Amino acid sequence: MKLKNSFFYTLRENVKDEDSQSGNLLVRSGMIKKSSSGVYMYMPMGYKVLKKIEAIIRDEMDKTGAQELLMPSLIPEDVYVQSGRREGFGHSMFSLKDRFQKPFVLGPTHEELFVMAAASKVRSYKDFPFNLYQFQTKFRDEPRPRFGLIRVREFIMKDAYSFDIDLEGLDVAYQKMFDAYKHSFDRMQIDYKIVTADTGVMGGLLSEEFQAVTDIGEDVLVLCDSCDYASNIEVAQCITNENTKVEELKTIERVDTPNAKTIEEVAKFMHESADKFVKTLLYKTDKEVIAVCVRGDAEVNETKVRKLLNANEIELASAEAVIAATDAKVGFAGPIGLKIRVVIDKQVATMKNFIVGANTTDFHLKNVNMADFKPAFVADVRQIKVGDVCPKCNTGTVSFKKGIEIGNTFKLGDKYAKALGLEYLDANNQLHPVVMGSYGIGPGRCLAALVEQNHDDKGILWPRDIAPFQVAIVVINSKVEIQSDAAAVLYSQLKEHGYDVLLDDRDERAGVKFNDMDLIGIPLRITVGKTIENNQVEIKGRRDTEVMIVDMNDVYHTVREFFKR
RNA sequence: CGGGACGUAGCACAGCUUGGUAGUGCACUUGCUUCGGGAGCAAGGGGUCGCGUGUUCAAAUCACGUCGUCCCGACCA
Repeated sequence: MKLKNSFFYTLRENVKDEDSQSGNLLVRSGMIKKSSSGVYMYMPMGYKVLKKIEAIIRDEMDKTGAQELLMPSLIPEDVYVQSGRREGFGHSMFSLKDRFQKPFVLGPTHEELFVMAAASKVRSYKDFPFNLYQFQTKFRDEPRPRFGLIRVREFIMKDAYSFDIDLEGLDVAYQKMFDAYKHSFDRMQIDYKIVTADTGVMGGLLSEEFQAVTDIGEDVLVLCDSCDYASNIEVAQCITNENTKVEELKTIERVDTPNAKTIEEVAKFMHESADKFVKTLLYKTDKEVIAVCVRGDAEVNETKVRKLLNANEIELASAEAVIAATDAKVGFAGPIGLKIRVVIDKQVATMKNFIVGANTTDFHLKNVNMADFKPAFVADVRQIKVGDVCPKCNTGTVSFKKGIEIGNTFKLGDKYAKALGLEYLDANNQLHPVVMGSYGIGPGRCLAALVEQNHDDKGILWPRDIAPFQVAIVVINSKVEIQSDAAAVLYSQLKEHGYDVLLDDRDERAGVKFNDMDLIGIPLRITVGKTIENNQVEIKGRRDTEVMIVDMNDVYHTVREFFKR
């Protein structure tokens, strides 16, 4: 592409309404523009990058034998009511009505429609397996869009759905997708981790997330320093190795602890360390108010509690609800004598002679033991911490990294087939529900994550296969014929060899062109200037500081070598 | 949804306290000079001051409302 007369612009300053480096660099480089909160335009250069990412994913998908199709975004609301997900999505689904007042939604994900599509074909076990995918716009009304393209309300997703007759078939299909995802992200040169995750609103048997590692990531990844354990913190299990051999004291002691509400305050007041305490937190789910007890120095993992209770929603109970359940002010809840059900963390079950709230304002109880109350559940409900022992190898310790979810794979099982009646006949003429998997990648998030991971103070550093152009030819003075002629020769030559080449033939000063090419992150720059009088040009990698002086006749060779390394 | 901040030219901002002519830098147009890391000088073009209502002789400026954007939290594939 020749830059003169093409739609291209850059901004010299950051914009104020972008809160991430990737968002700002993408806006400044003229690749995207915000149209409203969490909704972006892709400008030609940005769209070119997006298409390169899509091309890699499409190539890997096609290699697995999956078939591409295209679904609508506008979907009758009833489809989600039937699958039972209308409620689950709640306000995050954009909904609207047609002129006859019939309710529609803008699809946030497409399991339901793919089930309907599959139903057109599926009759017999002989119809399997197959895998369908699309690149299509999704709509999710996020409460708080942020970080440029990371958390948006309208975005393109590559979503794929596998259909099999049984779990063994699903395992095969899943592995194929899993490998295709790894190949895709490897080709994009994203720094990523694969972690096990919560299945959330998707439901099903297994969820694994592909997480791009960056500081602005919204997910916490738990990684082991000695084995390959990797998990989203939401579902990271905690091992309880405590082995207390202390004698249980039989008498509970009531202690006056005026105004000491937090563990920190009570611990200080009683001169005991936090791990001698059990803290009791009250949660409100869509079903009940429930108490959750963890050791004083631990935190509750709400995802674990929600899954344990099979609830859809969970939040900390209001002060009124706490007072109603405990007959005490907030800060004095304990497991003894509560009217509501109690969940005890496994770690607490190993403790002896601990201290709990007395369910009486300003009082705590000492020397409490498990025998003193009846929990509804004893389960792993605490949050893993940095330095905890690895739940997989039980020898290493875990550390945290932040990640952006760029892909997610789900073993759905027969949940959707059952809800929507997708069945097939087996060889014995028996009906069975179809077994499904679903697999998503956010190309826009990949793009943003790549910028987060690859930039410097001058701009973006695109990986070779993602860059909008691989080579930029900068003509120092396009009015000098010998320069523009030489640039034109190189331009055609490199294009003939299959390179994506940008010719900066604008009537701008050299500094402007250099800065723009650095900003938009073209991996290799060829400068045609004064040295052309000696039949030489300059070649410089975006990440390099050294400039190579190369004879015109050796340019192609040098470019080829550069992209080999 | 709770708390907070901000809406003035394409971008970044000043002006608002104390009401009276709408400004600066970048970007844009023209001319001259300059020309290898975001040029200089000169002359220009571009703004319903987010929107509405009110107060006032007079509102970018004061009051109320509303919409939008951003931040913290809640929420979230």
